[in-house]
Amino acid sequence: MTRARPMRADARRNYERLLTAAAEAFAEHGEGASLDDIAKRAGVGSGTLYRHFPTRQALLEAAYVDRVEAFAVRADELGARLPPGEALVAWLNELCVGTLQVRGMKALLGSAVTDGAGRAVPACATSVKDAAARLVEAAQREGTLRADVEPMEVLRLAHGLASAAELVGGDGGCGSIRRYVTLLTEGLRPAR
Amino acid sequence: MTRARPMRADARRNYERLLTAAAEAFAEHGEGASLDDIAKRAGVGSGTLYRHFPTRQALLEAAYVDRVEAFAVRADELGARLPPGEALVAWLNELCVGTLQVRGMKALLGSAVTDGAGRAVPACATSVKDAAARLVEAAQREGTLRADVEPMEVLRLAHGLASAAELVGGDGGCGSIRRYVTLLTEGLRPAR
DNA sequence: ACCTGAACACCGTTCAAGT
DNA sequence: ACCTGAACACCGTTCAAGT
Repeated sequence: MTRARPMRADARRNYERLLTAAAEAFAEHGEGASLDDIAKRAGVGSGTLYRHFPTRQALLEAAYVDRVEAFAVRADELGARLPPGEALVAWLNELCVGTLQVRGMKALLGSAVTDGAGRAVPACATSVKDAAARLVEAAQREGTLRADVEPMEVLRLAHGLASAAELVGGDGGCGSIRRYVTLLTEGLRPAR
Repeated sequence: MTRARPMRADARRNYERLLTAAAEAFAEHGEGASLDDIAKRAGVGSGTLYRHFPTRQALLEAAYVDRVEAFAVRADELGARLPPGEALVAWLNELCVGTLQVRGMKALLGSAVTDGAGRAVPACATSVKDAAARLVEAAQREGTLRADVEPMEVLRLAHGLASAAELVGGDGGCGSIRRYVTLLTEGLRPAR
C-alpha cells in the first residue's frame, strides 16, 4: 500500500469537487460522460482532472468505491440473516439491480472481474470478490450450490445476467433480474 | 417492404465499397470503428456514408447481415441433425462463440433482442428470433426445456453469457462459453 | 440523383506557463 | 507542488457547391 502523504489544501478540495461532479455526470450520462464537462462542473482545469485521475476508470472507481464496498457489506449482512443458498441468491439479485440502477456501475464491476492481461483491475475489486467467495463457499458447504463453481464465475455470470436484463425495455431491466437469476439458479432444464 | 428502385451505378459501387471497408474496420477496431476512416478506406466522401447508412447501427447491420442470417440457417441444420434439446444447446454455443469472434457482433445481436421504446431493431433480428423460436419450441415439446421460457429470454441470456465469457482473458472468452452455457442449462444447484 | 469535402461542434490528452 | 487553459489531434455530422 502506498501511504498517501496528505494533499495540499487546494488539491484536496479539487479532488473532492471532482468526485462530486463525476458522480453527478456519470449518473446523468453513464460511463461515457464527458471528462471535460466533469472538470468544468468541478470548476477545475482539465489538467487537474488528469493529475488526480489518470484514466476514466480511475475516476469512475473513485466516484463509486463507497457503493461497491456497500455490496460487500451487504453480502455479509445477508449471509448472517439467511441460509447460505438463499443469501447468495438474494445477494445476486441486489448486485444485479444495483449494477443496472447506478449508471456506469456495470462497466466498473465488469472491469473488476476481468482478467485480461493488460487490464487495470480496480482496487475495490478485492472486497467484492472476497464477499462473493464467502457466500459461495458457505452455500457449497451447505450443499445448495454446485461444488465446482468458482466465486469469479458467479460474479461474471451476474454481470452477464445484468447485461441480459438490460436488453429488456421499461425500467432498465431491473424488473427482469429476479427472473433471470432464477433461471440461472434452477437451470433451463424442466423442473422434475 | 419498401421496394428498392435500382441504384445509380456509382451509388451502387460506393455502397459496396462502404460495406467492404466497414467489415474490415469493424473487424479491426470493433463496433466503435471510426466512420470517417471507413469512408476514407472506401474512397468516398463522408457525406456519402451518411447518405447510405444514416446511423452506425445501420452500417453495422448491413455489413453483417450475411453472418446473422447464417446463424439462423445453422439453427435449422442443427435442429435437423440433433435431438431438440441438444440442438438448442449446440446452437447457443455457436451463437455465443460467433458473438465473441466477430467484433461488433455482440452489439448488433444485442440491439436485435432489445425492446426499448425508442430503439431501432435491425431487420435481420427477425430471422434470428424465428430460428430461436423453432429450437425453443421443439425442445419444449420434447420436454428437455422449461415450458415457461420464451425464445427472446433465451436469446437475451445468450447475450448475457457472451458478456460474461468476454470478461475472461485469453482467447476473448470463447474457451469459457461451453462452461457458461452448461451452467445455465443445468443450473447452479448441485446435480442430484 | 448522387457525390464531395470543408465547416462546425465536441471530446480526450498534453504541456508550457503561472502561482 | 499544484493548477490553468490553450493547443493539438481526432471524431461525428451537416450542408453548400459541384457533376
